[in-house]
Amino acid sequence: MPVQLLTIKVSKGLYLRDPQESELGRRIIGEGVKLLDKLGFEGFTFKKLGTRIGSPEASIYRYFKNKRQFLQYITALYWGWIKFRIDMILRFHKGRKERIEALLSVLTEIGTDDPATPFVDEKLLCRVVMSQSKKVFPINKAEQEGGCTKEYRVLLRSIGDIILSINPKFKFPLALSSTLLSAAHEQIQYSTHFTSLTELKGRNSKKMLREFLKVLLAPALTQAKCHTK
Amino acid sequence: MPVQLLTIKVSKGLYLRDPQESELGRRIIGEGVKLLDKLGFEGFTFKKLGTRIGSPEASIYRYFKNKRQFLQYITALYWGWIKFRIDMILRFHKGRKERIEALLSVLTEIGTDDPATPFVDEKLLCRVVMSQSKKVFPINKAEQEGGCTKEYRVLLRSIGDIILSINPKFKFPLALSSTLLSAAHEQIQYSTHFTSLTELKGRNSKKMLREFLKVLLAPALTQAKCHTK
DNA sequence: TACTAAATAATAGTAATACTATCTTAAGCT
DNA sequence: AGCTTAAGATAGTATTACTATTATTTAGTA
Repeated sequence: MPVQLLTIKVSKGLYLRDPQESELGRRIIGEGVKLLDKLGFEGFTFKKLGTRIGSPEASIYRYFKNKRQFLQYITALYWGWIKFRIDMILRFHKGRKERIEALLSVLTEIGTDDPATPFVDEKLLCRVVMSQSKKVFPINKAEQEGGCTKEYRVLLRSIGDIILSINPKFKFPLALSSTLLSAAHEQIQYSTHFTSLTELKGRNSKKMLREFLKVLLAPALTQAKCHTK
Repeated sequence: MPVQLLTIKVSKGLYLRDPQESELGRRIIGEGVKLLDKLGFEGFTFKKLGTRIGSPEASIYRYFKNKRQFLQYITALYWGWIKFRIDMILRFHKGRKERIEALLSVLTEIGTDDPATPFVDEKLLCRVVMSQSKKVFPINKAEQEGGCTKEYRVLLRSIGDIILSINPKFKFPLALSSTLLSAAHEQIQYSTHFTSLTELKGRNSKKMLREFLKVLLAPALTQAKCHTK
């Protein structure tokens, strides 16, 4: 029996053959992410990826029906990965304040590579998802419930539950979760590539991001003790 | 002299010939937005657009060098359009509280068509930008400063200035502006297409969105009088 | 050892895409 | 009438996004 690698479960509709189960599949993911990061979704082709990994494009088509599905897959993988990190960290942080700090840590540390998943570079994966993931949100209704929203929804619920565990009366846990998540990704992207779009840049950018996210979280945590008026 | 239509200025690098200056150009924008909404960026081609407006694709290539640039153009147009609305409404609202309410109104009403711009349907435009705009954020450094970030940056500054006019000590006006803007778009999209991802849905979704955005804004406005601890 | 099944490699082929080029016609101005 | 510019008409090309077929390798098993 071979060493069991850490795998992240992804909905069945997002692949034809599970790429995490074979060497070729893992190479497709690993190198595919690199190539997507380099070329962007438009420039990326299975042909180029095939050349890169020394396999014909037809082999890749056996794993994913097209490159759209491929991007959906790695996006789902990414959300699953973040949820995994949140679940892990929550296992060791039971106190209310502790949980908030832990959540903030995960959010500020997205986009840092983790050696636990050897076949994919999370830093690149995060970059790709940040810049490309919107391309993947289903357009037509057929794709809508079937596809890649599932792992995103599950992630939002995890974060929402943390928020509720601090303040059970807060009315918008899901909305706040997606806002936090988007804001974290957006600000990280801006801080590295579009510095004129944010104050969170330079040496202290991570610290400031954490502070900023805490500000966003604040009203949800203060149990309506504090009013603007 | 013909009637002057309302036009929104867009950076020169985002087109070859200014499409707002000719009938054909305006048709390209108007119908192009409809087609993009219908087909998504991948399915959209100048050929199909040409067929739709009864012109050869070569004519469209005289306005935009490729469809990527076209999407950049309409995204910039959209940001410019929102900034215009914000500037308009601020002209008539000078008080601090009033300004906040006005800003919230604009943010909750994005995605509503405005008859002031006859050649483009803002509702569709908003939808297209929501779902496609990330495809357009420049990947390489060459595009970065030249392109479509400009109108976005200008918009962020406008919103940031409002925030600062309420609370000059707030440290992250730009970051909060982009977060508000993204959150508004994201939640509107979820409330119509992915209702399992948000609480802001159903009959009262606009009202709730406004409330939610106000919650996000709150800490910025309370002049640090109110602490979590 | 041979037999079978599955995954992959190797190769070919096709309709559509994303352009570029050129040439003609029409519209507007002086 | 002559000039300029925008637009129409048409053609062509390399690449893309696939599909199909056949051959080869690999692994399990009778």
